[in-house]
Amino acid sequence: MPRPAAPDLAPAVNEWFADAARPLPWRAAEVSPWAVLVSEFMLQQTQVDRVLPRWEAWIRRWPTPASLAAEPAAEAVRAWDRLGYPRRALWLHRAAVEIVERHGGEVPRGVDELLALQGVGPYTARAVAAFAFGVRVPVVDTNTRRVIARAVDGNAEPAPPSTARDLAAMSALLPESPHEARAFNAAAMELGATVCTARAPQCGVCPVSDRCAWLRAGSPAYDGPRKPKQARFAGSDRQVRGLVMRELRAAHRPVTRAEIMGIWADAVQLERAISGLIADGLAVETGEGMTLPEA
DNA sequence: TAACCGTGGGT
DNA sequence: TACCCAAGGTT
Repeated sequence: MPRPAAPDLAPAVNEWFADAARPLPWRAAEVSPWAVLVSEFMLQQTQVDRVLPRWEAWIRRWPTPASLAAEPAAEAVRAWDRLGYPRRALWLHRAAVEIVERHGGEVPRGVDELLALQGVGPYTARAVAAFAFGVRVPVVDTNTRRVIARAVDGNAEPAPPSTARDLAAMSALLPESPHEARAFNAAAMELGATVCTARAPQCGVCPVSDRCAWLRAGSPAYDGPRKPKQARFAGSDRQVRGLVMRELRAAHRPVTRAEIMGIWADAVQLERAISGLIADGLAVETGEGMTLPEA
C-alpha cells in the first residue's frame, strides 16, 4: 500500500525546533540514559507539567539504576506519588533490577534489549535509543501520529495506532543523518504537543503550514472510526484503586482492614479493588494489614 | 485484541 | 457538567 509521496517535513520542522523547543530538563546534554529512561516512563500518558517535579526528585534520589534497584519497590511507588498508573513505578523498579542483573547496571542501547525490559514498549524503547544514545530509529508517539495524519495524510486525526504502520510512516520522513534524525524525532513530537495539537491547532505559526495536506484540503473534519470512549472515572474501580493506593502511600505502617473499609462505601467494589491491587503486586496483605510491596 | 490501568488539566 | 485528552504498556 504505497502512501502518497511524503512532503519533506524534517528540515522545516527541525529549524523550527531549534528555536521553539521547550527547555525540558531531560533533554539537556549531560543527562544520563537512565534519567532519560525515567522521564519516558513518567511521560507515558502523563503530561509534562505534572512529570517535571517528580522527575527532578527521582533523579536526585536515584541517580543510577543500581541505586533504585537496591531499594524496596515500596519506595518507588511512594516517590511516584500521584503521577497515576502506579504500576509504572513498579515496572520502573523492576526494569532497574533487570538492568543491574542483565546489563551490569548500564541502560542498554539497543531497541531489542530495551524492549525486553519490564514496562518498556515500542515507544519507550525507541525513545531511549534515539534520545539517550543517538541511535537512528523512528520514534512515534501520539503527537507524531497526529502530525503525520495531518501533514502527510490530510486527516484531522490519526487512524487507530498500528506500530508497524506508524513506524513505516515515520521512517519515510526520517533524515539520513543520525543527528538530524534524532532532532526530527523530538521535533515532530514537540510540534504535535505545542502547535499541531488535538484541539485548536495553531496552524498560523506552524512551520509546515505551506505543505500540510490537511490544511491544503481545507482542514476537513475527521470522518474515520471514533476512538473508544474512555470509561467514566468517577465511581470506577480505577478511582477506588487510586484511593486505596493513596492510603497505602501515606501510611508508613500496615493499614488495618477496618481503616481500608472506611475509604469507600461499596464493600464489594472495594474488595475487588484490593484483590486487583494485590494481584498486580501493588499491595500485599500481612497479618497486621495491608502495605506497599517491600520486594 | 479489546479492555484495563490513575490523575489532572483544558474546554 | 461532562467529556476529551495526555511522550503507552500489558494481558
